[in-house]
Amino acid sequence: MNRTVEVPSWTGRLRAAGLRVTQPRLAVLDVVHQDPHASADQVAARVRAEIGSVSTQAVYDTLNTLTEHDILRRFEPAGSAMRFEIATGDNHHHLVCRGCQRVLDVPCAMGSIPCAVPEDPQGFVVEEAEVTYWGTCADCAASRSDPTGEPSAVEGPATAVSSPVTKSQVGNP
Amino acid sequence: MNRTVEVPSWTGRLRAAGLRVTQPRLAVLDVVHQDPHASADQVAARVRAEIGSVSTQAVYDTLNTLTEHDILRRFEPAGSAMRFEIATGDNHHHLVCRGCQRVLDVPCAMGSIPCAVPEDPQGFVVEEAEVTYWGTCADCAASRSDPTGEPSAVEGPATAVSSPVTKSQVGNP
DNA sequence: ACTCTTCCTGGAATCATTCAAGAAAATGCC
DNA sequence: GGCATTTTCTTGAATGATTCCAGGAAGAGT
Repeated sequence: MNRTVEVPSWTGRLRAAGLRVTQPRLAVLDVVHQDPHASADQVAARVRAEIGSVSTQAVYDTLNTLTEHDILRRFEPAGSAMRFEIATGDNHHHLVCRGCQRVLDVPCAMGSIPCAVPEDPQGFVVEEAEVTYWGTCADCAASRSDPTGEPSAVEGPATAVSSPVTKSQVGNP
Repeated sequence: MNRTVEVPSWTGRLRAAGLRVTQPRLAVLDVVHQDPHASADQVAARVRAEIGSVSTQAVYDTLNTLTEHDILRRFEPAGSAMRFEIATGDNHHHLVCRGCQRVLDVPCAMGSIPCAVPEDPQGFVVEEAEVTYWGTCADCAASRSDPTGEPSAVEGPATAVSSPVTKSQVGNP
């Protein structure tokens, strides 16, 4: 994937959703597009770097509005803050690293939405199946088994539950 | 309430995990056993009703300790607080109602853990697959389509994303 | 250009969760 | 059964993500 990523028509998508085209919104879309799975804080920081200054509320409001209009997709791995990505319509899922909180996209094997339906939903109407894979990313696995490498925020054997992730530990700088 | 619910050997499980047997811990286990998917707040309230008084921290500490020792299982649907259930070892998943936040258990169709593995994990070691089904429970569906029935905490058409669930709305009174 | 809707700013509130230090209780040994 | 040790509970406060409120500013269409 080279960086010929010509910016999709954010303006068009906003207009199509009946939303006004504002600089903060364009900047938010741009940031989320370049840096998927970003938290609200990270988005705010990068938007500020891009267009000077925005209030935190503007960012939250924008993120919520765009999410409501299906331009963004929001998800929230347990123990971390909300994260956002461009809503592409594909039904992909997320791999979350217990070591560094990194998130990777994985395409849904089934394709249909919801991609997996329980057998006896007891009258429940299932609209969406959200799958989160928990594990260890390649980097963290390497730095754990290789004592020469610095263990990056990883200290224990990382059992299925022994990860006391604090609400505030939201990934990278 | 008759107390025919003969207590499973909490004492045994605690001892087996090398934990001390204390009244708050027994009470927490009892409450979570009787009322699965309870939030920390709810657990605290019910524990207080049972043994008089416990500090909120004791509850949180207990819940965390028991979770770390695989006696409890913790999960956290996006937009709501942590919820707890007894760790039974079966790999079941959760149906979450967008209307009333109710949680239902559904057995895992696959059986194995992790029950679904992505095709190309890119070096990622998957330890666990967590599936959350989002939808509408029977009650909420009924009260929505039937205008005579009281809409129970439901007001909108509840699209896939248009549910601005506040962090504080954690289910039932 | 003008008006009106919509959005952004700034400050403050809220709620869940955690941290810190001392008091109380449970366990194991004698 | 009593006592020392270790673990756990209490009290009080901090943190951090997210949202609410009210007023002012900037877009869009006419």
